Amino acid sequence: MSKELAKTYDPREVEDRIYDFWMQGNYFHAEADPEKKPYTIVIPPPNITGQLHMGHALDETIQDSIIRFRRMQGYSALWLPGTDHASIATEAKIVEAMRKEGITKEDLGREGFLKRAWDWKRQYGGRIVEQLKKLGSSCDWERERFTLDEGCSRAVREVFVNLYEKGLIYRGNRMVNWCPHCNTSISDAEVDYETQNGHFWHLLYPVKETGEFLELATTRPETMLGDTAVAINPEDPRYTHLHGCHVILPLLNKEIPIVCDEHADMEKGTGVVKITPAHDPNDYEVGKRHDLPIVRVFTYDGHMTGAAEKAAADELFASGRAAAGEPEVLDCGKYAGMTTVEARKAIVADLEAGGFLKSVEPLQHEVGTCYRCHTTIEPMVSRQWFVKMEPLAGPAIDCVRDGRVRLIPERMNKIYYDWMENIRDWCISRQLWWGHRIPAWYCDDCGEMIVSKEDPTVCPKCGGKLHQDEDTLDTWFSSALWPFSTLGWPDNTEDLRYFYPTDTLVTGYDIIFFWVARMIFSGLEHTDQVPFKTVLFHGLVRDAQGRKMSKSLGNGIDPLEIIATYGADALRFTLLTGISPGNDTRYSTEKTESSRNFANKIWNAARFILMNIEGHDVACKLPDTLAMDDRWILDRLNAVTKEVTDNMERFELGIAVSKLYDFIWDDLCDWYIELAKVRMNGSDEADADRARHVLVWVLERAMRLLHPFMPYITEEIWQTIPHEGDALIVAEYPKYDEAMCFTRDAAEMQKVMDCIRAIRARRSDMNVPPSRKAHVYIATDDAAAFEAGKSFLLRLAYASDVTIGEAFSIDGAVTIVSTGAKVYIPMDDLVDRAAELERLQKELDNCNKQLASANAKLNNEKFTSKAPQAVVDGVRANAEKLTAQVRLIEESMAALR
RNA sequence: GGGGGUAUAGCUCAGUUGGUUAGAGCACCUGCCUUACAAGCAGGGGGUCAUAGGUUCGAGUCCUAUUGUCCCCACCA
Repeated sequence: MSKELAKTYDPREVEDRIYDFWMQGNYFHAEADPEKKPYTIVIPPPNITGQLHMGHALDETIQDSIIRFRRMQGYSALWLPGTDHASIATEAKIVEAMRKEGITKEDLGREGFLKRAWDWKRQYGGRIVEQLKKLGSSCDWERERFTLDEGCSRAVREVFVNLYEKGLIYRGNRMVNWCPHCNTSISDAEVDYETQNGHFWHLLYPVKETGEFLELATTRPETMLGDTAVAINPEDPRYTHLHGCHVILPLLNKEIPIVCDEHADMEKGTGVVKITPAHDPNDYEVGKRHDLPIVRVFTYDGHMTGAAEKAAADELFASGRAAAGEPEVLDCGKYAGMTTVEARKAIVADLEAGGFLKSVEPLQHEVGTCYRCHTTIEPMVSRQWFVKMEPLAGPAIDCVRDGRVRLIPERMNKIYYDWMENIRDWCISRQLWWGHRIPAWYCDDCGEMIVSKEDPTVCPKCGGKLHQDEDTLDTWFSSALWPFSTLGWPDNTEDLRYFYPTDTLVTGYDIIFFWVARMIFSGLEHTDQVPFKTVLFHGLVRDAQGRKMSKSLGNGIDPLEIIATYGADALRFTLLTGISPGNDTRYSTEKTESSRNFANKIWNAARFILMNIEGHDVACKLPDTLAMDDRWILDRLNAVTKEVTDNMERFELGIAVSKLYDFIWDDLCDWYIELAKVRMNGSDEADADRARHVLVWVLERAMRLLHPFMPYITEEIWQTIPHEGDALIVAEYPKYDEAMCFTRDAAEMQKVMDCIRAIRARRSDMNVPPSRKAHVYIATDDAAAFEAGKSFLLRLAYASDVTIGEAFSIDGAVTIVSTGAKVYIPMDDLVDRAAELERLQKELDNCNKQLASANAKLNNEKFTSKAPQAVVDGVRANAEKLTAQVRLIEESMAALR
């Protein structure tokens, strides 16, 4: 802070400088320190293709607030940063860029493509990291990791081979979700279901033996070329005569069996269903049960198969190298080469022409789409690598059940259990190049497969030439290892021993399955420990209308622009205000303006205090003697310290920040500073000096309390005011202190404050300007408190003079009743007696109502016997206070009459 | 089809294990350029806490049902 302070806080002038200061001081760095307890958070690694959005901003703000809080509490607090290689997203981005240049992946070859990808990563991969810094993130940048770096890759290789050797990874032909656009298989978790408008085509298949037509319905007529059966329910009385019969598949004139299978639901439609084992997950299962041929009619890039595909498949079968479950391929003849969309039209037209189409009806249904590109998923039988999930799921369920991993909010447990208990094997191979290549090799001569941590050179069985599996692993396979691969695993490093298991994982509920669940079973399986003790889920950041922020809607707000306009502290405070675990939050610029105003308020409070200590020797230390108002603010500070700390321990950040807001704005600025002004302008220099010390002391602690949430402005102010230590970021977080409880003084001060408020309210009602001072008479049995607060009444209640006594009898005065006092202000000429009586009557009614409710409770034996003593005492005290007020009001009314 | 969130002031939301008169920000009204801050100060209006039952001495808070709304999961042809 410069000597001449601007009236408004300018974050642009402060933030980069402070961030550099922290970096220079190496304050973000954490070491394994036996003197301290560890506290570890690993960042959910953003994609290298990513741009900082509000979701990141919220996620990082929460993490940074927690890690700063723990760092100040004296933990060796590590926030480990890094990025994710994001196989599909990155590869798609690079392929798209290449397409614009007119080149394909195949033109470059694997090596050339990967070189390009790494170049891209070097150029743009750090962008998101620089953006994180703008938020004030106190990550240990020395430890920045990347899911495709050497260490992570070694961990991936280790895990893959271990799982394979335990029989938990296998390769085989299975039904998988295929994205024809990304040209790869994806896992079940990567399929998004979207409601789409489609059609129900009712087809007629002739029965060979009886000549009748069987009606069945399909949403995907183009798959009919791959039908290898129709199914009926064995119990279905309508079709008992068809058991063992066949239908003639239209267009192909091919005979296929009618099979009995419980998959055919008698309640649905005609109870007849066509079976396409190669292109439908249910039909695939039916096919397995009845040993039906699997006939593939689609290519992997979304076209109908033709002669070439059929020849390749036939050759594979002829060579005897076809793996178990390898599908046959059909030459679709006139449809070959068409896209599936074109083929649908052509096939429906031909079916209609042949009299095989009974009717078409519109239909809304859920269609699986790729979560990356939203292309409709094609279920395909394909040879892929899988993780066998069932043995891994059990321990992963147990550790949440027994509390070793705690999910916040708790309702996430149920979602987690449901998923884990119904989990299916995880398809981990991807037909992509950007990623961890599967460590499996095949012998060109004998067909032997080798899975190995080290790259083999020749076939160990026959010495033949080897080629490596072409596929790479699901991105989430490497991120599942993130909490330990980043700390040096598989080596038993000092960091791993010290910082692992990590403490808290902070992430959105949208990736509970993709990431959180997989980290849990991976951690347990490979490290024998849970990867983290607590998972704090936050919600989505929506726009002001509650819609998801998205590119297509164009309603996204760029956090970097907000930071540039309002400052990072204002953005952080906005994002934290009002959040609660697992619940979505709405972002609006108005909220940020309010946060910016708060920053400015703090700035000006600091400016005021600095101006007032200039020329005085003020250290950050409490004076020996404390006035009533000092004790009040210290009591409040102490209480808020306890509450905020408790809230942080319970991950209630939204509550913590609002308490600090209230304390700083209302208690410190609106009250204590105003009270201190009176003292500093007074003639008692010793008292003025005490007020200065308390101001500095309270501000210094307030800055410490607020620092985790608004790091920049608090550090900037803290550096300028008297303090001990080098940097706020490593100053001790304030602790609750018994010695700072001043309950009695605080209550006395509250009486004075209530009195001031009451006088101000009455004056305001009567439109008396502050310039018009008035003599104030206070009748009270607590003269000491009001005597101590006399100077405050003079200034803050616009009193020309204050007279304190036990009782007064003043004719024609305005009477005001407040806590423990009755106030008279002789302003006879200003008072409308009738209006005043009316007002008093209203107040009397209100008091009586409350008194009645309180008395009802106290007269209720059940209440007094069952309710906690503190509550009963509270009600009793309140009743006494109300009784006194009722009496005072009645006296006032009598006097006016 | 199954599961869950949520419903509180005009708007956006808090409300911690049930406990005295339900709060904040923004918006609105009135008065203030009080030498930290008009991005401010003081005062004020505005809520049958979605609806109906229930548990309890006591319910915004717990239970049940209903309605609205949002989301997740699921192979329905």
